[in-house]
Amino acid sequence: MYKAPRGTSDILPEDQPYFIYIQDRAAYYAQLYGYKPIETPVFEDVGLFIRSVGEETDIVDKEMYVFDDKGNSTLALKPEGTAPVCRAYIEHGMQNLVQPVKLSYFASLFRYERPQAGRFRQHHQFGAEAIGDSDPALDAELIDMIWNFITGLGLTSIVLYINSIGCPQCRPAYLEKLKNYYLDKTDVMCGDCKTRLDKNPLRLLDCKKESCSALVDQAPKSSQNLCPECADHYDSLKTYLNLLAIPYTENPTLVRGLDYYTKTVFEIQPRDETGAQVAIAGGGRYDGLIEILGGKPTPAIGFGSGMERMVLNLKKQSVAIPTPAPPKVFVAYLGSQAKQKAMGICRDLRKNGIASMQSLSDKSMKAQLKQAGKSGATYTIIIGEDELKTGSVTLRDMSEGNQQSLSINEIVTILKHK
RNA sequence: GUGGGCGUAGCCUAGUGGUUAAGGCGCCAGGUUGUGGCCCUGGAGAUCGGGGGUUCAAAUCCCCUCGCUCACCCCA
Repeated sequence: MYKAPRGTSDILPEDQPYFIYIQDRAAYYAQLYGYKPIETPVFEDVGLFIRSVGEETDIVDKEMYVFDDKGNSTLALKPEGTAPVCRAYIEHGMQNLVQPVKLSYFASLFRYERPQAGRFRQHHQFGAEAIGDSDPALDAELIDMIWNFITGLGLTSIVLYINSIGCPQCRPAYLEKLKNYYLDKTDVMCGDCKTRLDKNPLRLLDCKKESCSALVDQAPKSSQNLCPECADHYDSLKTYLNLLAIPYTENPTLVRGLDYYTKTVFEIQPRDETGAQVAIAGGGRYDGLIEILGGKPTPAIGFGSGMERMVLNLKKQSVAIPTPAPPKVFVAYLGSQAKQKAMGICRDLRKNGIASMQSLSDKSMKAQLKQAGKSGATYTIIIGEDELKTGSVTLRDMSEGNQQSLSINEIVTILKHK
C-alpha cells in the first residue's frame, strides 16, 4: 500500500474549507495593502538558498530536498519563500518600478525534518515581501497587515512579538559581547548551548531549558546594543505601531533562524502555548539580501505565515468558517427514459447556474432519496413513469418533506427564483 | 539526528495466552412493487502494521523492523 510520504498529507475535502477561507482572507488583505501576487517555481538553483538563507543554518545544512536533474543542474525544492521572490525581483528588473515593490504569494515549502504537531515536510505559506524601502513605516504597515489578517480570521489570544537584531554595523560588536558573556559560563550551559556559542550565538537567547533561562535573563540584549541608525529605526517602528494601535510585546530573546535578517524581526504566536512550534507567522527586515543575490543594495522586509498552523489554531479555537454550499437540487429518476430526461434537466439547471446532482446508476428511489439527503440538496426533483406521462416532475422540499407536481418545462425557471 | 507514547475493518473502540477476533459510527441491501432523515433486520468489510521467535496454542509474551504521534534540535 502506498501512503503519502512522511511529513506530507492529503488535504481532504473536509479540510479544504479552512484552506480556502485562509487563502480568501489572505488575498483580500494583500490586495487591501497594495501587494500584488507573484508565483515562483517549486524548485530553484540550490545556490540561491545557500547564499541567502545561510550555509550554517539548519534549513540549508540538513533540511533541503536537493536533487540533480538530467541537465546536471543542482536544484532544491524551495524551503522558504523570500529568496525566490528576491531572485525574481532582480531577474525582472523590478528596481525600475516605483519602490517599494510589494509582492505576495502562496507557496508549498519543503523541509526534511521530523514531523510533529504543526510541522511538516511539505507545508503551505502565505507570504509577502516589500522590497526597496528602508523606512520603518513600511515595517509597521507590513506588521499591520499580517496582524489584521490573522486576527481577522477570527483567531483570538494571539500575541505579536517584536525585536531588533541590528545590522552589519552593530551586530558584530554585540555578538562579541554576547559570546564574552557566555564564555566563562560553559560549565553551567546545556550541551546545545555550547554548540550554539560556537555556531550561532544569537540562538543562545531562545534556549528553552530551565537551566539556561537564568543565563538568558542576564545576557546582553541586541535591542540595547544597536547602532544609532538601528536604534532610531526600532524606536520609530514602535511609535508607528502605537499609532496604528497594534498591540505588540517586545521580546529581546526573539531571534530568527535565517542569516539574512537585519533590524526588525517579529513573530505572531498563540498566547499561553506551552509547545514550541507555535509561531503562526514570522518575518523581518533583510536589507542586505538583494545585494547578496547580485542586485543593487536594496532594503526590504517580509513575512511568512503557516497555513497549516492557522488551521490548527482555527480548529483549536473552534472558529466558525464558511462552509461550501451544498447542491440546490438533486435529480432522482426511475427508468431509462426518465434517466434521459433527468440528465437533460441537470444540464439545464447547471446552464442556469443552479448547482445540481443526480444519481447515474439506476439505483432504487429509496437509495436516491437517501443520497439526496446526504448531499444536502435543498430540493429533489423526481421523475418516473407517472411524470413522463404527464410531462411533469415532482419537486420535493427536503427539509419540509412535502412535494408538488410541476411542469417539466417550467422547472428550471421556477427553481431559478426559489 | 535524539528521546517518549501508540499501531485491532474507512473511522472510533473492546479483547492482555485458549473455539469461527466483538461492538459502535459509516457503507450496501431489505422491511416500503416510486420516496431520505427515526426505527428494525441482514450483508460486505480485519493477512489484529510487517517479519522472526517462545508455546500444544499468540491480537495478547520476547526480539527485530516499518509506520503514526508527541517532544528536542530547528522552524511557518
